[in-house]
Amino acid sequence: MKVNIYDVAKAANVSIATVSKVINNTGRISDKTKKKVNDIIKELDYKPSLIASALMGKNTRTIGFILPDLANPFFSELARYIEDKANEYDYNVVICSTDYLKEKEDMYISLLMQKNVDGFILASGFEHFETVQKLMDEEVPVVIVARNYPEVPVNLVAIHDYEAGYQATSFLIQQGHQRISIIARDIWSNRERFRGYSDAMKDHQLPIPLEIYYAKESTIQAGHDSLQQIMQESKIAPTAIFACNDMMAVGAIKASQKMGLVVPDDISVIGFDDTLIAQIINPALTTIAQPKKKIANEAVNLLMSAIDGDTQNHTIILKTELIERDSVKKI
Amino acid sequence: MKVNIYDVAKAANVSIATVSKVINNTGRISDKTKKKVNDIIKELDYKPSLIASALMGKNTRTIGFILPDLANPFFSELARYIEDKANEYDYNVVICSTDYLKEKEDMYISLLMQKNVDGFILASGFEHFETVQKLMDEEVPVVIVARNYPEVPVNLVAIHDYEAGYQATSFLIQQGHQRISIIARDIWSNRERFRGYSDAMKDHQLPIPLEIYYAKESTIQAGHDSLQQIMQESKIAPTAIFACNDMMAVGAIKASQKMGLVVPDDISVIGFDDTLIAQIINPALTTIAQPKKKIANEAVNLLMSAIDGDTQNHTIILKTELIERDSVKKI
DNA sequence: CCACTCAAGTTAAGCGCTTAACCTTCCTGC
DNA sequence: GCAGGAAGGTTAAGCGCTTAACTTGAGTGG
Repeated sequence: MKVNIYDVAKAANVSIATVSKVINNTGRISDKTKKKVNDIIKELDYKPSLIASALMGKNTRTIGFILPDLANPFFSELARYIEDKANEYDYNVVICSTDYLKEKEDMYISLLMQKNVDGFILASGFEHFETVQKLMDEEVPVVIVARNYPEVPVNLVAIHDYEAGYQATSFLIQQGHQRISIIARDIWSNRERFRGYSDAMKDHQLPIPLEIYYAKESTIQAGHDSLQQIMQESKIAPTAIFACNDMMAVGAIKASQKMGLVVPDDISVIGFDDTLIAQIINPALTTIAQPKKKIANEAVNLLMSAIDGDTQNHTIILKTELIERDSVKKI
Repeated sequence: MKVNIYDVAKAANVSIATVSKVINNTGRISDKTKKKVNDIIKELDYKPSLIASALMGKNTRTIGFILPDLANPFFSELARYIEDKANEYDYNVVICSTDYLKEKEDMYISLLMQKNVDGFILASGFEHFETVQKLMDEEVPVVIVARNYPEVPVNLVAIHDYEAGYQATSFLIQQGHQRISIIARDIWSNRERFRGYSDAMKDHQLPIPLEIYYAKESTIQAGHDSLQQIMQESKIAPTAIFACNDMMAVGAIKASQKMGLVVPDDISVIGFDDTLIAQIINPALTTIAQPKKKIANEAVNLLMSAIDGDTQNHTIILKTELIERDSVKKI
């Protein structure tokens, strides 16, 4: 059977309270006793049950990371950074993919609450803020990542999606493009990027070619299909595409190539996120980089101080960076 | 404060035992009482503490998935499938990246044991079987994935790496290649693939160009560097490369292109895993596909039956499939 | 020499559940 | 009319910890 605190206490000839105190380094215990107990612990290879101590109200040292899709490189890269940072605090992270489905968001959160996770990092859509609000009402530490709720006070680390959208579009305009289409999905961040795109176009007196066309997903396939649709519906084909993530950008490039267009000579494409795949696709993808590692670090730090009792809400907005590669041409 | 089983019992005018029984659907409770209790539960929005019930020896409904690197597409895709399948059983998965470091493997396993996870899926290297053995000695449900321990009885779902290596190499040979180099990393699966490669070469009386050169990592960069090294050290350049994963294959392609070689005309490349990136790289990567979804499903199923008390060890070897795309040329 | 302080433990309650054992009713059959 | 059993609960112990409150004994000052 597994060794518990009683076994240790018995072997060391002390009470379980003493053992508990030496483990947690609390209370007053003589060095001699401490050593004795620690020796026994090592000898018996005793590992305190975190379940039992969680039941006493201590931390479970586990956080939940709710994201849209772990198979999406942006999120898996982010998850890896979060995992590493959390690990510095001796935390584990349980990862839950929601596919942006409210029901999954709710289900996972509810389940993890039952498991007494110490806090959440939320990177899913949460179009219905009520779910998040409920968490906060119950004073569960939460930090939101990869989206913003300008109206509500929450812990949040994000980029400025509007500005990044503006930045991407302005860059395209600077490169001489005038007919620029956007490929986006109907989620908050993409809507903001779209706003940035729209304003940049307006500010330069350029027409927005099409009604907003939102992709169903943020996949390569969705980007591919979107480009085809754009090309079909445009009287005059765009010379540049702003895709709201790298996956869709890749899809757009693939679709272009299939149509016999060469990127960037016939059509330029800019992506978003700067995931692994931006360097794999040919031509290498010009894209707006999100500082994933920094986002992860800040998010975990924020969460940890919330867990430690900081009840203030902090908002951290990080800078994006335009990474120029080969998918955009000056015309 | 959070509502507990006593609150429910009081509100329903029954004992906590009764409440527990209706929740777990055990014991004998009249339909009337059941309904009454269930109504109260809904009304109070009561969610039983899984921590408390775990302390009573019930399942935590959490499994640990230990893998080398979540940011690696092969593993993030696999993780997503595992997560989904586990979710069908109402399980969460905590994901731990080890970078193939024994110390991290041990640390994570030990930590998760303290948290009473119900079982493990192990996809890290575990060159030192003792860690796994210790788990099994303590009768913790374990299933190993993505590698094989032919000598020991364990739950295991894997592919036949040796045969897959043989298959990849034979394919290259069929396509007319004779000077074939391999890019591999010093981990079990790659060593097996290497064995397959070697035997295929021998069986066709072809020389193995170089001493085994093991890449330091399984990254694009490592593949890139390996190709350069191969080219430098070869008196006669190979016409084909077998890279033991898609990432390294991409690196090899990138390096080739940088050297002015065109793939597949000047040099053919075959990868392994069939991750997302195989379809992104240009030319599209011919590769050996691992049935990731099937691996995930089988692994979770196996683990669940082990958790349910099945003490028999099962070995499931799944078939790989050669996916022909455009990175290998018949010469 | 006594009152007091303080160091170093111990005792015991309790966290929120599960479950074996027990207790009432009430029904059934002979 | 009553043993026997089943139906529908309740009681209470215990899972492995933490911690407030208490005990004990040694040291200290006046």
